[in-house]
Amino acid sequence: MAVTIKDVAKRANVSPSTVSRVITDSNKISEKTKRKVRQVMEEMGYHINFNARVLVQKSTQTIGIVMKHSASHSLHNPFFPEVLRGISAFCHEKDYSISLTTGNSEKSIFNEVVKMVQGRRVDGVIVLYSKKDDKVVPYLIKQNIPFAVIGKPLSETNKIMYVDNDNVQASKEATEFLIKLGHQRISFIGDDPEFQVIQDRINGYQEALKLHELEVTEDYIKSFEYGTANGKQVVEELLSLPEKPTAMIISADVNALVVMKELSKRDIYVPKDMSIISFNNTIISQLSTPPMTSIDTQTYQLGYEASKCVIELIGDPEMFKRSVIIPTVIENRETTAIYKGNGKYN
Amino acid sequence: MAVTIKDVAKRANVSPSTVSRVITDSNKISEKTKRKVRQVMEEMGYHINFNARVLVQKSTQTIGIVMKHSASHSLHNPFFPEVLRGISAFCHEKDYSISLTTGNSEKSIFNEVVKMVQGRRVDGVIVLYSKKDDKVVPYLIKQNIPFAVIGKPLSETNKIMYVDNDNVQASKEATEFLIKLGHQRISFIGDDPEFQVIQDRINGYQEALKLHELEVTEDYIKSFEYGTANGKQVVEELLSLPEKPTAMIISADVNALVVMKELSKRDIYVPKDMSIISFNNTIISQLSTPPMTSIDTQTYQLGYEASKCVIELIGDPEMFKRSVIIPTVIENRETTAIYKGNGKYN
DNA sequence: CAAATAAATGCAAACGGTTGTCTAAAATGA
DNA sequence: TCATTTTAGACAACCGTTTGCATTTATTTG
Repeated sequence: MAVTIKDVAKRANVSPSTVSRVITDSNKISEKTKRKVRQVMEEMGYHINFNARVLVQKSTQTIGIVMKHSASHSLHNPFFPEVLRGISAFCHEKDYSISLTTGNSEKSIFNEVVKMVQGRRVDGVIVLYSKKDDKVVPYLIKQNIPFAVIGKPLSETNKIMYVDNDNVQASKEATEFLIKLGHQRISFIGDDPEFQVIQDRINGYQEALKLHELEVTEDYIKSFEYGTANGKQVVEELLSLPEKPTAMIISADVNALVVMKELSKRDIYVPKDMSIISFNNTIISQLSTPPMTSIDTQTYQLGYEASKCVIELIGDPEMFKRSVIIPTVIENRETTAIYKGNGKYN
Repeated sequence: MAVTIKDVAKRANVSPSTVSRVITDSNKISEKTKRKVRQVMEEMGYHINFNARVLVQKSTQTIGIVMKHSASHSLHNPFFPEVLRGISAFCHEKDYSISLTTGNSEKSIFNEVVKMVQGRRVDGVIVLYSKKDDKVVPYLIKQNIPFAVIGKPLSETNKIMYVDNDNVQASKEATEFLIKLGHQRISFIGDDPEFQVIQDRINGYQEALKLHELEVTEDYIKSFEYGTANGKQVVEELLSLPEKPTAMIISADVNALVVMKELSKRDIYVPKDMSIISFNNTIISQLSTPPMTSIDTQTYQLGYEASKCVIELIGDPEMFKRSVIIPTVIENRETTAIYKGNGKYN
């Protein structure tokens, strides 16, 4: 059996409470006693039992991370590692641990969140998405547990801490970027449209079109989820339109890669025939050929700030529920070009 | 305060122990009582306090994941999400939680492992790498905690459960694949050579060369870590060799992408001028242009099997320490071609 | 129908810490 | 020197479960 505080106490001829206070370096204990106890701890190889401490202190120093349903989707998307890196960095600074949900359906994830929260396994939660009809966030509100969401919540935004980009603005800027290059037929390709981030980007896209008095065509707005075969279909649909788009805004750079692949199969060259702006600026956009013009959403920072939010909130549950907007910046690479105006690429 | 077992007991007019037994659905409790107690639990919104249970049962149903030093490296590599997905899948099946290390130096990771293990926060551990002079594995052995490593341990392999590809073999096959295409000057580019996986692959590579009576040239063996600027340098070094390589085996497909980019800058075409085989077959190799011939290491399976190992080991600490080898398969795509023999590509 | 057996529940001691309160000893001051 | 304050540490209750054992209640059996 592992050595406990009592064993140490006995050997050091002090009471367990004294040992406990030595551990927390309480100033009620003399230096002399501390030294003695510490030495005994060392000798016996004592290490605190975390669970026992948690039980009384009611603080686990752990935050739970809730992924989108389908761990597989979430994990495939290079967004995930990057946001995790940010979360992880701040957690490490503050000596917090990270606990991950593992479920692969919306329901099983929800159950895991309940287990995390009610089972008091975590002090706070970060939700990595914002989605219509999501049950996790309402649940967290009801449980009154500190949490932050990455993405813009759909309601009660004043009660919720969130970290997000200004996706409307970012998408608007991307669209205008293309418009300024002379493009008039711009398509928007999202991934799962249930997520708020996609809605925002569609809004920004449409705003820009309207602002520049371009027609908003529903046919130009498409979606496909990573990993599905839909990428091909989407491209086909767009190319069979009478007025084919000459530029695309694609909501994730993995998806952009898929699209570029489909285009190249059809001898449509990027950026000569088609301009593309992707979102996220992950490693993929840097290394693709041609390297993509991409909106850097600063995913790492998103994660970092989110964990900062929750951890601060854990420290002071009554704190003002601020939200933070992480600026985006267009990384101009080689998938965008001036529209030459012949409009015929095949 | 949250509702406890005692509150439920009081309200249901039973003893706490009865409630506890209802929770575990013990057959010592009558159906009638169970129904009554369950209803009260429902009414009061009872949920078990996990930490209290852990304290007495000494089982956390959590496994800890140890990443390479530098979370950033680990997370950037698409290997990580994929292996995590596999781990996560099995953990979910068995109702285990996942706890992640967050440290970014070898030392801080080690400390976190100690905290996890001695603090009894995890029942078992998965180490995502095997590395020379690593202190984590020896520590885990000493602590006698169930663990598995992904990769081949450097010593005491009989005492350690591990899950790995046969990297020697895989690399040998890759090399022979290229040899059969007529290549004679084949370069091997690894990432961090401290990791056993790279050593194994180098060995396999050299074995194949020897088998086919090709010269083993140290100059052809290079390494660079993802994210560093070294990719460029490595390519330059190889190209400035008097006998330039005509094919490359690259130990991670992100790295292959970097190399391909550098080659294309120098107007060296893949596969016409240079054949490339990468390792891992992540999404990157599928979507790159041209799509890469890649060794599928079945990363997901690696993770899945590893968690299976630990979880079984947790169930029976005395079990036979088997190891599992996940087969690899060459995914033949478009970065490899027959060597034309003129040997001049620039 | 009483005795024996089986089934259902309660009691109380853990698990390994923390923490408020109390006491003895040391330090201070008059 | 003695009363008073301060300091260091001990005591014991508690955190929310689980679990071996004792006890009560129900059931079976001779």
